[in-house]
Amino acid sequence: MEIQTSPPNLMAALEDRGHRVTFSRKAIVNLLEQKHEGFTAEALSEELPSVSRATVYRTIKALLEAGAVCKLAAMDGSHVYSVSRTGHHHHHYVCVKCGAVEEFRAATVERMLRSIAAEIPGQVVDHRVELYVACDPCPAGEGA
Amino acid sequence: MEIQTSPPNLMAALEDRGHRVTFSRKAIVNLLEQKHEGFTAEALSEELPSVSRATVYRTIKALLEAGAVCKLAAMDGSHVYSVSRTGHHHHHYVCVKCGAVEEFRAATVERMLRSIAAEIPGQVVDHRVELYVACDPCPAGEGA
DNA sequence: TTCCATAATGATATGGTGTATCACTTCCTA
DNA sequence: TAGGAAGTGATACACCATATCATTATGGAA
Repeated sequence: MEIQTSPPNLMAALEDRGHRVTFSRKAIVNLLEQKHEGFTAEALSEELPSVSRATVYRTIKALLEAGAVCKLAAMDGSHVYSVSRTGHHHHHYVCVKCGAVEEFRAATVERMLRSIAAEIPGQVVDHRVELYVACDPCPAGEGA
Repeated sequence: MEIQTSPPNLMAALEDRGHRVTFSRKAIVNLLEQKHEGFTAEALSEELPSVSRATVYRTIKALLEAGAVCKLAAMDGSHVYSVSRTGHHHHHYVCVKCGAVEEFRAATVERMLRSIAAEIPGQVVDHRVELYVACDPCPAGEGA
């Protein structure tokens, strides 16, 4: 398993897709590049009162389409976004206490998928693997 | 990998948790026991015009808490429910064409989880593994 | 079998998350 | 630096799910 944490360049990802550089996008992107936890659109919007809610949602969507952020499912099924730190295929583990999101690539995951794909009828077209952890050390404290 | 398809008894699952047997619940449960595809709460509600939407949602929630149905994520992140056919821990694969949901238990999945758990800091408390497939033969037709 | 406390229901209001609309503003290119 | 396209903000809207609350049905007890 390898963990990469290269600094993301979200604005570049947007520009590559033909999006313009604007004040609102810079504000969003600057905030996100410092974020190591998962975030919700609403929370992000609250952190940026100078940017309208609609623009926050639009920008997250654009970042998703650019592959610069990932949309993952929290343990309760709600959506959490996370800045992608590798350009490669990966999975996530989310701390259920502090919300930290880490990416990982694990050969065993891909091996498992191949092994299952061979056993079920039809073709596997996509998959979702998410782990929920209590990270250690956890900024939210050590209480269970 | 093993696939089990024992006939579920949803009403019993509700009664076991202290819920009463009512006309509405019987209608919902009868419909669900015949369903092999995933379903959304809205769709179920439309299929049962005699039962109020609120009751459909409440009953699905009760079935979830009883472990008789599972809530899974569709490929686009939206929620799909599925009647659980085994009482045991399992994962799902969903046909992206026809919506059929199958459960599977795969030793390789659990092996993978153990292997990853050993490599990441902290404790794995839960996980989610979902496969999206084009099932074969697929009632929705063979076109990709 | 009837009674009755309580669970369940239906109708509707409300909340949360995300998108559509549209007049106005900003960006970038020529 | 001018003009057209892209972006923005405010707000309305859509969708999914839960909360509320007066009314009704259920199932155990008398």
